[in-house]
Amino acid sequence: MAIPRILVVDDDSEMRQMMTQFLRQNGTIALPASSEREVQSHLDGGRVDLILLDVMLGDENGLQICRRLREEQDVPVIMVSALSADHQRMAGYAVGADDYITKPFNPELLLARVKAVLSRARRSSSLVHRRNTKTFRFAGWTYRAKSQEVLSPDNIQVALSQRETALLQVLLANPHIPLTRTEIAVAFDVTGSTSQSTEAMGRSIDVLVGRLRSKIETNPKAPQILKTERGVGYVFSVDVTAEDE
Amino acid sequence: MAIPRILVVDDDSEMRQMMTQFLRQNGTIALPASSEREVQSHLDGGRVDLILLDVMLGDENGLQICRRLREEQDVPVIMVSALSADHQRMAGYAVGADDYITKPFNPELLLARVKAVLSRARRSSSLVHRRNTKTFRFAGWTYRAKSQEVLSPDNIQVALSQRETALLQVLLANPHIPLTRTEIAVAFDVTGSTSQSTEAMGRSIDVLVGRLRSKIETNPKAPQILKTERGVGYVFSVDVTAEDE
DNA sequence: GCACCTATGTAACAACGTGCAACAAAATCG
DNA sequence: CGATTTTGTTGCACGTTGTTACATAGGTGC
Repeated sequence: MAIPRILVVDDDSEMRQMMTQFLRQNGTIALPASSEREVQSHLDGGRVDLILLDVMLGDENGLQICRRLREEQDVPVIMVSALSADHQRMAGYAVGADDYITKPFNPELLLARVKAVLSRARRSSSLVHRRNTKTFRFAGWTYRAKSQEVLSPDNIQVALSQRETALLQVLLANPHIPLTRTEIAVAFDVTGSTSQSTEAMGRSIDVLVGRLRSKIETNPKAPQILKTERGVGYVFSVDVTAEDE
Repeated sequence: MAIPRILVVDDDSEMRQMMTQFLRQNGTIALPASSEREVQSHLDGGRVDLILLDVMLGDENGLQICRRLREEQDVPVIMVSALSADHQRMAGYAVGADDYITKPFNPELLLARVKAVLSRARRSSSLVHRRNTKTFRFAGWTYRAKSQEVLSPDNIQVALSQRETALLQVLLANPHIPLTRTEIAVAFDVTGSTSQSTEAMGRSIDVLVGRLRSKIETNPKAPQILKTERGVGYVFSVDVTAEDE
């Protein structure tokens, strides 16, 4: 592979500079950025192999950015944050981050984890790094991330609400992996800092699942796509492919 | 099958049991192991989606095992260790681990990181991944693993519950071999592991067997397929053939 | 044969998880 | 502002799973 290109996203200029400098001294191309807009322009402009993403970016939220990135493409993301509580870490993983590193960190260790993520991405390089993967297909259905529209196998357009779209995105990012209600809720509540108790969230996820099923399942009574894992949660149990627009 | 299979490698039986139990309670198949030999036999024997590998394994070294694994295969590895110094973590990443978790850890966080690694692996190789949707035939009956349905000799569809399906799968995997109630229970992971006396688990298996019989036996009073081995357990006493879909 | 004991079959029940309709609250839009 | 859509909550129905009590089958010793 060519020299890895790493996007360093942090609004603290000192931290940003330290990371870019260190990464450059260790054989990578480090590209600084401090806002989602800059991230997008880099993604549009050229190849990016990895994103180091700060969680607290001024008024922007790194977790939300990560979730949006996941919806569009498959570029590896390592969250970097001073928030070290377990539920905050879990929120990072829930939105699809590949790793979560807390500040302050040992630069050498950061480098090791960067290489680990790059290594895995490289080992399965066939489909990774595809740019502009904004259309998902599953079981004959099509989901266009940009317009947040769903097309049935008959090409009939189905409108999803915001919550239903968010649920579908989480599921599409984790096909064949059973997700607990808590994990789904955490992925939604990206602002974080919520409790992680199962009881506190009530049955809203169940109802939401039912609503999504009524729109995408041929027979909601016997779901083929979004299946229930009794005592655990729910699974998106069909294959998902991501394609270019 | 869609459920992720995770190999839990630790020589501390208590820790191993805790991890396997927790993973099983969260929708994965957890396979315990305590030595490199056992790891190899699992890798030879069936699909493994992820390995949780303790660093200190008696006289064996988890790092070396991980390195050897990397030379041969591409299975994701998460190192688990009480060694938390930076250079020890870096050693883990250096031998190709995908993540490095230090003991003691929050099980929920472990689960989040397990799923993060699984998610990336799945996304990267979605096409390589093939479902083994096998079809079993026995005594005129057909069992389709994917839909968890059985078709009677008359091609009448019969729906099985989760537990009944699990029982049938265990039986289909062990035709003509008498299984004790404990063995069946362990296969379900009713309790997590061994220490269950026959009395402690009650009669749930008996009742379950009865329920399955009522669905697949022509005359449940005189079972021809799922026979009782008095004082021992139960036997699936007809031949089984398995085909790929 | 009989009495006796133990293992198993199973109906009835309880505990629990989930689907869903109906309602309430909140957000959105004109 | 009211109208409409979306989202969360609640109660109930229903299926699944484990427990219990009792009936029955199989075995043993007499």
